[in-house]
Amino acid sequence: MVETNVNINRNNSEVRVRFAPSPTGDLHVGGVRTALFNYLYARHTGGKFLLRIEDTDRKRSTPEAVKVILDGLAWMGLEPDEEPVFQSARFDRHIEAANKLLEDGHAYRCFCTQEEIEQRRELAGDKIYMYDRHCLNLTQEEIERKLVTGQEFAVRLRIPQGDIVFNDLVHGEISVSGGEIDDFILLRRNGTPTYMLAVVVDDLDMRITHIIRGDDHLSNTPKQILIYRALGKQILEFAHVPLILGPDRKRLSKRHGATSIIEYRDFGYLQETMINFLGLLGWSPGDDRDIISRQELLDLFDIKGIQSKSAVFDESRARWLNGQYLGRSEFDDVAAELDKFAREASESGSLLEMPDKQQIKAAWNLLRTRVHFLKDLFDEYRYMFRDPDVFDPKGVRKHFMRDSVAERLASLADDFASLEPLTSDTAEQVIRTRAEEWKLSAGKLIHPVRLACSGATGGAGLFETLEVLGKNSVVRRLKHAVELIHSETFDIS
RNA sequence: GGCCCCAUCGUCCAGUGGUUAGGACACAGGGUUUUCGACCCUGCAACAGGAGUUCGAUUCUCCUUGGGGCUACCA
Repeated sequence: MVETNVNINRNNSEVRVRFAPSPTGDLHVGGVRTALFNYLYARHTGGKFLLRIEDTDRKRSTPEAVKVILDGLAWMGLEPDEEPVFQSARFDRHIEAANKLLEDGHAYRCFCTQEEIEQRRELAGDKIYMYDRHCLNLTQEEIERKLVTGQEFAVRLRIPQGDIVFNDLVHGEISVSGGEIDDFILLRRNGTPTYMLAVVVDDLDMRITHIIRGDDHLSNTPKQILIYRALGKQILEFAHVPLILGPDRKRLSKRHGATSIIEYRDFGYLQETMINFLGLLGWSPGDDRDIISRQELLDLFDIKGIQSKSAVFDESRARWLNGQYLGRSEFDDVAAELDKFAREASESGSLLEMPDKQQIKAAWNLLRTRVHFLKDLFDEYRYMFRDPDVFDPKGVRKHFMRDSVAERLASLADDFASLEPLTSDTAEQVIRTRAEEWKLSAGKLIHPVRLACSGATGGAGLFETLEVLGKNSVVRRLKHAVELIHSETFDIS
């Protein structure tokens, strides 16, 4: 028999969902996607998106990690609709629930020490060890005696007979036979609640309606259902989202490189990119679109569209997507961020000096469709802001190591110097006129000039590039290239 | 090991009881006679395997294989 989910019976109830990370490290992209799905579902249905910090493990939880979560969500624009709930502040409620279960006979005190359990587990050898209910069989007198002598105890749930069947919104009907679950711990010997108890009590208290969370909790769900039952409550709706995998199909983790959302931000990913990318990783509106806005996501999101298989995080696809958004970004949209990367580049010495805003804007407008990350403008295209210090060896061989190249570049330098002003048009005129005069194809001049001015063999249109570089830079770079060619100092190995 | 989940191009995402199985990333080739990691075009490339149901299965069922998850007094 499939358990009745609470929402079926509840009318005019607003949707309440929560993202419930534990503050033990980074906020990684898998978590962010879970948060995003929760957020989208809440927004789509006009419900509430809540945040709960699962810090019942006092040893592993840190305030720094809490801040990381808050910062990450804020950057993604996924702020909760109500104040975050800290699980550690709700211990009294958890203990209250445990006591109620004790009173009702759904739970019992276990005086076994961890060492004893460990011994029995080793004794079991290959066989799976499940708690042997040693303490369930204690007589009332034995229990009293232990309590009087102040023996510490944990509280275990008394698992009832019977299979557990429930409906998952993404996986469908899930069933587990009752014998698979042992009497797990609700309250530790030190009196703190375990995750299993706390999650149920808090979801109930927070009036959560839908639990949208990672697939890794699927196997725990039957245990939680047992707690709901013991508490006399109806279960909630469950939607277990498959995990995000690394390229090796293992659960995404640090060894796959960047996993923290903050790392992606600092690397230069746009918020829109991450929303789009994560929104379409494991979910789709049913068509084959690749680009989707936050608003469209809000309008279209539903749990039905969640994929039941796990997805690999494809870095190159994310990179491409970021390039798509960058290509569509106006300077003003990214000016502040560009400024930040420019500052970093100049402080690290790779830019020599901080470029002014007009320079950055001109370079941006010229190159925005070609960059994948904002910082590309200051490393791959740093020649826009400083004279090139390295020259592409293949380009040198092809465009510099030829007869008369130096002489021609020298003449062109003079031509450009006399230009007033040097614009894309006037520069082109000079090149084409000279090409004709020297009986050369324009390319024979264009390539060496590009190499001299940028050190590279590719890039935006040359004439536009020259205009943005400005007359002084162009002339200086050409002359410098002439010297280099004459001195044959190129390293073309 | 036990239990649970999953299975369409290398990757992401569509799709239908009958389709030339579609789009995108990546990759390869060509074009743009100003280049290029930018743009345009083309190509490459998948229904894991085996039974069953059916007139017909990629689609429904089962098994196998493979992958993932859980199996704590972690969450």
